[in-house]
Amino acid sequence: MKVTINDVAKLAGVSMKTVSRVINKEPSVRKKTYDQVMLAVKELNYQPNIAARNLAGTSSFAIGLVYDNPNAYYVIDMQNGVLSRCRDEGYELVIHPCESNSENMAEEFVTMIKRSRLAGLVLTPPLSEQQSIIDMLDELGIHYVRLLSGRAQEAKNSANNCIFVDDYAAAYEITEHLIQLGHKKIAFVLGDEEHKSTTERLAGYRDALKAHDIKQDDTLLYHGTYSFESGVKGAKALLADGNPNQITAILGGNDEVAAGALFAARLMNIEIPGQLSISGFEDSPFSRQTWPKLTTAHQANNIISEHAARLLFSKTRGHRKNDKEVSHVFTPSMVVRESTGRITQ
Amino acid sequence: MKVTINDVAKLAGVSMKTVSRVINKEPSVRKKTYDQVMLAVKELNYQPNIAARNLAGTSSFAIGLVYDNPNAYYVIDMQNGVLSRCRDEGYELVIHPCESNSENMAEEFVTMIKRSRLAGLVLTPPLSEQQSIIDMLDELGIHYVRLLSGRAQEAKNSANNCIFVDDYAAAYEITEHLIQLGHKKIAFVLGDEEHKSTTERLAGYRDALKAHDIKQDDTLLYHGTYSFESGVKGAKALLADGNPNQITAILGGNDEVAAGALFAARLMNIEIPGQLSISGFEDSPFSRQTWPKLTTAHQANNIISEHAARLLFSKTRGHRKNDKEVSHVFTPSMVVRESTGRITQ
DNA sequence: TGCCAAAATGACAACGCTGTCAAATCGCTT
DNA sequence: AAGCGATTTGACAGCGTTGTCATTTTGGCA
Repeated sequence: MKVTINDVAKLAGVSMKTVSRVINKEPSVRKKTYDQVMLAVKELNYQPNIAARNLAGTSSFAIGLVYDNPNAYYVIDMQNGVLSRCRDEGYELVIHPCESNSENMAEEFVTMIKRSRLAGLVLTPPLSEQQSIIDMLDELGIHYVRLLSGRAQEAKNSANNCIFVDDYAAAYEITEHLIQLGHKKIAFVLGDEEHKSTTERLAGYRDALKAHDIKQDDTLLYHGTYSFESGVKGAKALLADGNPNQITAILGGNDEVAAGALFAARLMNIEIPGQLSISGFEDSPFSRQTWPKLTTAHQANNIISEHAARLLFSKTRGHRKNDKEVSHVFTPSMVVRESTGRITQ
Repeated sequence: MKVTINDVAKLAGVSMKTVSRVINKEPSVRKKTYDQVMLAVKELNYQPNIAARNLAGTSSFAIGLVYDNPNAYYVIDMQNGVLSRCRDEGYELVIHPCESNSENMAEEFVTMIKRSRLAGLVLTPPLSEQQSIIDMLDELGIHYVRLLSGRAQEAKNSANNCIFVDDYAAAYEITEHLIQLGHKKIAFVLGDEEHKSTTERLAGYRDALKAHDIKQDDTLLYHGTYSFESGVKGAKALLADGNPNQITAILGGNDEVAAGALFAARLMNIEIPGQLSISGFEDSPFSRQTWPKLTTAHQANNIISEHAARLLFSKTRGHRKNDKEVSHVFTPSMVVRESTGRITQ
């Protein structure tokens, strides 16, 4: 009934250990032996027993995905990307939502890692940016890959365990798009201050303005959080009292913020995009579910996270053959929809 | 360094096996022995090794959560609910997104179950409604709990492995709410036909109309899917050509559909709720992110899924002491926001 | 051909727990 | 106090892999 490594060994006419070597893609197995074993594996439809591997091996066949993100779409994309890689590799995925500001986060964190003896971790922002976590993991000698906001240049010099999303470039592109539509008073409802994506997007915005000789005006900046509510508040504040700054466009820190800004604009009877252009970031599903649909920057989170997992595996199992090199920088590309346009009124 | 069951046994002055009994909450351990062991467990901060338990035991210490649902908020809630229970019980959670209409779904499904020797499964709609899956699981002798749409009455007679969400009651309540606001021409943009929640919500709607002597009119029904786009299409169809049916209210099959209907109404310059009331179901976060915010029926998915997990555990480990009885029916409660009201124009 | 280091393979003992079944203990009853 | 069934505990053998280390085989070179 249940096929074990012994059955395969017998059929292939080799030892148990050699089968183990083959399924773990260890080097130093002769091609002929390898084929023999693989044949037997196929014939018996052998599936290694995870529990046994976990028990016997140095680390378990599971990786963790750690997140502290209220954006469900983002999280699901991350999960699916990592999961698809895990399935291919025969690993399990342990999801670990947590609250980065909670008292016992670090503790829970370590408990989880040790309990499951995870082979590695994929860290998503903002946890990937927390130095204390990185230090802890380094100290514990745990493999991890970080998803970070950062530019291509930075990526080249960085450690080999980071995947970058070039939010700077995305913000630059969107800002330029707005400028080309004739906007000069472009406001920005920023996300959480401590998130690096916020800093990066702000920098991209600033550089785009500078490149087009538009004066920076910090009163056009609203420091908020990555939430719908913050978008509402920010837009209200920026557009208050008859829009003293004559703002004609608002960048939302992400799609949720942009949706919030849209909401606020509606409340104030402002036409979008006739009187005001609004754009988001990330191209999450609900950027297509606002009215009008949001111009945004597409960020393929499932692909990004799959690459993160790929990178993690390549580090985890150093002896493995033929791992393709993975790209470490992803640049979101702008998606122009109906929420941005020229001023018509 | 690493604390094993042997260390605990030695410290407590009992055998390894007795410690095993204690941590597995098996009956027939004397109170005194139990306390002794627990003391040692605490003192050493002993954490059973999952891999070893998985290997040695009959089934693994992991349960699966299976879903095929495009609604990220729903899925995340489900995950978090189940996960919190898993943490308490020392189980791992294996998430299994899948496509119920895909060719090899069943196959993948079984592979996953066997590979991980899962202790049980939590099935969410629509997979929980697929008889072929249920049959397969029964045949394989796998424990599972189903999350279903159904009424209190039904729950009483059902097998003990179902958790019901009373969509009928929710739809009844919302419909009655609309009726009390003076609406008589209430349309319904239904979700996927094959989902039981669709049938149930429709039944609740119908009975509410009947109870208030309002004539049923099937031209007020739009058969769609649970998606934003379907909401848009449905509302457009229902309200086309100057709204021949004089519809004054639309029930969206869920919040997404309702948001879509809202979107369509905006495109047609229809005032909400002045000219048209719209309501959703589920109270997902973006029912608060539309303009105006949606009246809907709150459904505490994280709590529901936690109960599902609790029920599953109580079935899995039959010998466990003092399991509280769990309620098997959840009735969503209406949340009145700004998208419903009396006709003013 | 013979020799040797390097490469490939194998034997066997863990890994840390649970299941089985036998042994010890308990709490009654007589 | 002895006897008995029921309850509680323990000894020990797996569970299916991987790690370690010993052994065999290979291929290059003298």
